[in-house]
Amino acid sequence: MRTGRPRSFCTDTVLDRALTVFWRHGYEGASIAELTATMGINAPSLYAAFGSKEGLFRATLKRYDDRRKVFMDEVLAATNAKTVARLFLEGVAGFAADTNGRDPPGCFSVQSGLSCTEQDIPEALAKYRAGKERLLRERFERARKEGDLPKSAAPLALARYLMAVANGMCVQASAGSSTRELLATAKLALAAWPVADEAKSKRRNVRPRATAARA
Amino acid sequence: MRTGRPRSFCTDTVLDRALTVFWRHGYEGASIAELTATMGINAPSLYAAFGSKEGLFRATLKRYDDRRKVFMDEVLAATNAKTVARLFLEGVAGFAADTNGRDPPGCFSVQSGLSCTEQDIPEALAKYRAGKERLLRERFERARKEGDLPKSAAPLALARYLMAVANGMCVQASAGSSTRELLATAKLALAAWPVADEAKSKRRNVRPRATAARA
DNA sequence: TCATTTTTGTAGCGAACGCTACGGATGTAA
DNA sequence: TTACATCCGTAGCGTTCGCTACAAAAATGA
Repeated sequence: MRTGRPRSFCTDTVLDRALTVFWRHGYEGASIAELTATMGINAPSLYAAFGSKEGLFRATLKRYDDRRKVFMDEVLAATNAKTVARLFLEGVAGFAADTNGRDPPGCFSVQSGLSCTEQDIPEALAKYRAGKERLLRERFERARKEGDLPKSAAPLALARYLMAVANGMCVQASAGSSTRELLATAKLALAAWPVADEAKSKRRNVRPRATAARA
Repeated sequence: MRTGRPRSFCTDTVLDRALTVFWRHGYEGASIAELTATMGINAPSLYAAFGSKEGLFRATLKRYDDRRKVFMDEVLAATNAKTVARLFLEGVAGFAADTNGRDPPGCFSVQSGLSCTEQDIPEALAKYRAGKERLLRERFERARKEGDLPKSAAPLALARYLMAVANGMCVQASAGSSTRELLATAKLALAAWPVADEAKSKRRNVRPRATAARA
């Protein structure tokens, strides 16, 4: 077994706490003093475990990613593209506004550092968001092959569109929008969703505008 | 005439320069040292003119608002709701990604301080965004009365939806998306736009689909 | 001219920043 | 029990932070 004095804290627990600080104040606004106070450990312990403030941030982002993975897996497992899109936006609307008493409103990956003196932080967050976009895109490529997206649909563009709507909802959530308001936005966003022709015998492959009539 | 030594700088010019610093680094990431260096004035001049870092930021936001007002006026002057929506999203796609060699990518109101230690900053930015949402909503209320939006359409929800898409595009722009990519997103977003039903349109002499063909 | 008013540049204030040296505390291995 | 490895808490490092006191400079009004 590993020798030496054992750690007195649980890594995931302190990361969850650090997450809320970065989330609420942004990377640069989060001071080591507040981080250590909230995490319940002293600065030397923090640096021994995570190396630096940026190291802590990256570990925090990884932790956030892990926590969101369950949600994404559920979303991607839906039986067709439109359901994937709906579950994704409804899910974002839910957890971005409903803090479940623990997280701040909005989305960590949008809020904690879009602009920063250290450029690494916005880049790391962009990479995180790009990962989500990629998952959606690959799912939609599959959907297109399987026929529940029309051949004219562009999986990449659809994934980007969903990410844009989701990130926009997060911006609104950070300013106090309610889940109900965000769900209304999600509903409007999904009205644009392309559906495969109902009868495949019909050889017309145009982007269906039929759903655009809804309000 | 006003006595005393005259100011050696133009307020709008130094605000434009301060704008880029806040934009690139965020409110907390922007140091007085870099601000004064970029603005080309010394700290005492900055504090005499704007009071504090927060005062400077608010003046900068006001300046940004003034610069964007021309664009919003153009958008709102369009002849029907769908054109308003299209011009708005296309405009955002344009200036968020194309920096015209001066501004950083993205949108100042999203980038400079979603999360902050001083809560006033996110609030001020939220108020700015709410103002844009209000302009769109009022325009759509008028459009609904005039008949180029169906009675079933909700002006507020449509305004929020557009703001969400716009803000989401800004997030993507800050991470390096091109104008072309953002325009694709805008196009998808507009596919959801409600149109007045044709019978009513004919009867009221409105042509909601006239411009809808363009991308 | 000279007093008055305001801005300018220099120089530096106290506080908070990210980070770490160090010695005592607490575990394992022999 | 002893030797060793690792972690914890205190205390403080050097730097940068937002901000300002002060006096010279540059305008106006008499």
